[in-house]
Amino acid sequence: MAPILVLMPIPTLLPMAEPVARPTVQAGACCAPLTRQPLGAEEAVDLSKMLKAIADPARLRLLSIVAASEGQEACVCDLTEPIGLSQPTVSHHLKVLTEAGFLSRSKRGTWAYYALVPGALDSLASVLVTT
Amino acid sequence: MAPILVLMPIPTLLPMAEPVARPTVQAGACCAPLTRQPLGAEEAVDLSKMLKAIADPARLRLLSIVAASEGQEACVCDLTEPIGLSQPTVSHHLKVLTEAGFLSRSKRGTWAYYALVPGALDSLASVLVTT
DNA sequence: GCGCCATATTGACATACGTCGATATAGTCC
DNA sequence: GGACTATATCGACGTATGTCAATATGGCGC
Repeated sequence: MAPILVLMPIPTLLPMAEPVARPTVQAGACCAPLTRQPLGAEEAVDLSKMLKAIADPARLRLLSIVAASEGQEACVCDLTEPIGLSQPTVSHHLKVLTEAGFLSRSKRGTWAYYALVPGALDSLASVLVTT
Repeated sequence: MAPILVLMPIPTLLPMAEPVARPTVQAGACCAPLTRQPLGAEEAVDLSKMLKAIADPARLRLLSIVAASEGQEACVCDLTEPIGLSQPTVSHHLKVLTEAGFLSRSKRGTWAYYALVPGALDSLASVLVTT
C-alpha cells in the first residue's frame, strides 16, 4: 500500500539515506557500437547481461513506471500493485535491475525508493544504434 | 567453410532470391519511449521479445559480425567458425534473430545470406532512450 | 540418376529464469 | 520492549532457453 499522509510520516521529508546501488555489470562501461566491428566474446557476455536485465515484461514495466514518476523515483509500495505480481517477485525484479545498473536504491524510513540511474538506458541504447 | 572462388560458382553473381524473412515480432513497430509513460502489459511483452532476441552473447556476436561485413550481409558459412559453436546452434540463433526482425535471410545457390534489417536496431534503441 | 555440400530441423539434455508462499530483517510507533 | 508495517531473502516449482548429435532438406555438379 502507498504511504498515507494522514497516518504516517511523510517519506520524502525523512533524511535521505545513502544510495546502496552496487552494480555488478556497470551499465554504459561496456563496449563499442555493435555495428562497428565484431564483438569479442567477453564484451558480448557483458552486453548480454545488461540486455537480459531489461528483457522481461515485468522489469520493463517497472522501469517505465519509475521513469514516469516524480523525480524518476518510486517507492516499492507503489510498484507492487500496478504490476500485478507478488511483493517478493517485484522485489526480485528490482534487485536485478539494480545489479545491472539501471536503478539505484535508497531507503528512507521504512520505505525503499528506486530511482533511474541517469544515462544508463541511454548508453545501452547508444551501443545498439547503427548510425 | 567459406566459399572458394576457384572451385565454386561465385555466390554474389547468382540470381538474388526473394528475402524470406517473416518476423513474428516486427522490430520497431512496438511502442512509445520507455520513459514517457508506463508501459502496458502487452507492449511490455512485445518489447521484451525483441530484447530477449538480442540478449544472448552468441546472437550479439552474430549481429555484430553481420553488421561489420560487406553490405551488412554474411554467409552462414562465414559465421559458424568465428562464433565457435556448432552449425545447428548458429542456425538456431540466426532463426531467432530473423524472427525478431533484426536479420533477413536470402538464399543464393547453396548458401544462405543473412543481412541486417536497416533501422531495426535503431528503432529498438530509440525506445530505450530517455532524452 | 547419385553423391556431395551447405543449411535447417528434430529430439534430448542441463541449466537458467520467473514466480510464489513462507520466513527473515529492519524500521516506526506506542 | 512489543506490535505492526515495508521490504528482502529463501526454497521450491514449472517452464523456457542454449547447446549438441543425429537426421532431414535442398541445391549443385557429374
